[in-house]
Amino acid sequence: MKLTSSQEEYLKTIYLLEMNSTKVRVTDIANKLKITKPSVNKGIKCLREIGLVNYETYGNISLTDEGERMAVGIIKRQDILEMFLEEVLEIDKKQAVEEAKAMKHVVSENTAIKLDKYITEVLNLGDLDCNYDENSEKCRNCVKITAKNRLRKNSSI
Amino acid sequence: MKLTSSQEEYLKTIYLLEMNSTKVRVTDIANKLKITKPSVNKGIKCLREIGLVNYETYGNISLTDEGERMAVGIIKRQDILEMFLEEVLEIDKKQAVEEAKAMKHVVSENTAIKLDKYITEVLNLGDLDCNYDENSEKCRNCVKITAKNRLRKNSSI
DNA sequence: GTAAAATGTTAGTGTAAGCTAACAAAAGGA
DNA sequence: TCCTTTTGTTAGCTTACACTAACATTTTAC
Repeated sequence: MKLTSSQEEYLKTIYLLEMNSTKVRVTDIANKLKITKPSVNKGIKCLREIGLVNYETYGNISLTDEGERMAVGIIKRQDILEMFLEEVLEIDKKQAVEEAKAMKHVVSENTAIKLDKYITEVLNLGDLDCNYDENSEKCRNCVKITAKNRLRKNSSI
Repeated sequence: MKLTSSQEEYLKTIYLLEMNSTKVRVTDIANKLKITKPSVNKGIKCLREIGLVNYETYGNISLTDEGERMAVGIIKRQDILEMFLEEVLEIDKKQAVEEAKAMKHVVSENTAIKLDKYITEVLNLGDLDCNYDENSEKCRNCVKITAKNRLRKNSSI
């Protein structure tokens, strides 16, 4: 089942709100997403129709098991992307969050998993033991550090 | 000026068609994008209004200087993303193309530039000279190769 | 327990971008 | 030339998703 960006945002938001409080209401979602209550109302009705959200008129909103499963996937995708943008490409926090938020809607589960593994590889290298020489241009030890240095050098672009 | 995904696709398509033939017509764009001619008609009218496309009723379609500048940026972003997905994450060609196509609409110029530099770093490491040991798990020489190996090992996931 | 405040819903509007049906113009061949 | 085919346009429909205005329900405070 392929969801729209907006539907994914709803699921994500409901999941995060559910973690912090017992009840999730239309107003909470509207505030979080900075959209109006009627928009949320329509949105969750639609999600209910496809079996991702439990809710009845004037009642509480919650995710179904399937909805929760999808929400977790969406949030994980966003986290991975944010991590990559921030930690590997060294994009500033604010922009990284913004872009990761948009990117998660177009990146597949498969790609997210591969990216996750890749990040783990690159970021964990700092702990490994080898004859690393930070000053040599010809040394390919620890690509993370050399790549980062070059990015910094060219950061004016 | 912030364009929609669809507008970016039009610009990209017109640019690529312009390279291959003297005239770009509504039908060519419709075929390429697999949408109908009336949709294209409406789309290019809109792009004309914002000064990115030259065209008059029953005439040829071409990009303005500004439109071309943007098209080049869009295509470059897609290429960079495709390269990253294919060469660094080793996602298969078909899926890489598909995802890069969607991702380019949400990735900023800045991020694309940083990604480009990063790819260059990682992919060029093979040429450098160092005491690389492919078999040692503890060696952090050439992250590209060790990362790739691990991705392969876990490719069933 | 009831009135005010907060919250939720319905109805209808707008925009982007696709679609079909129907018509108009241009191009090409006999 | 003129008739057919190709190409382009217009009008109007649909869907997704936001919006406002107006109304309904629930909660809260006294």
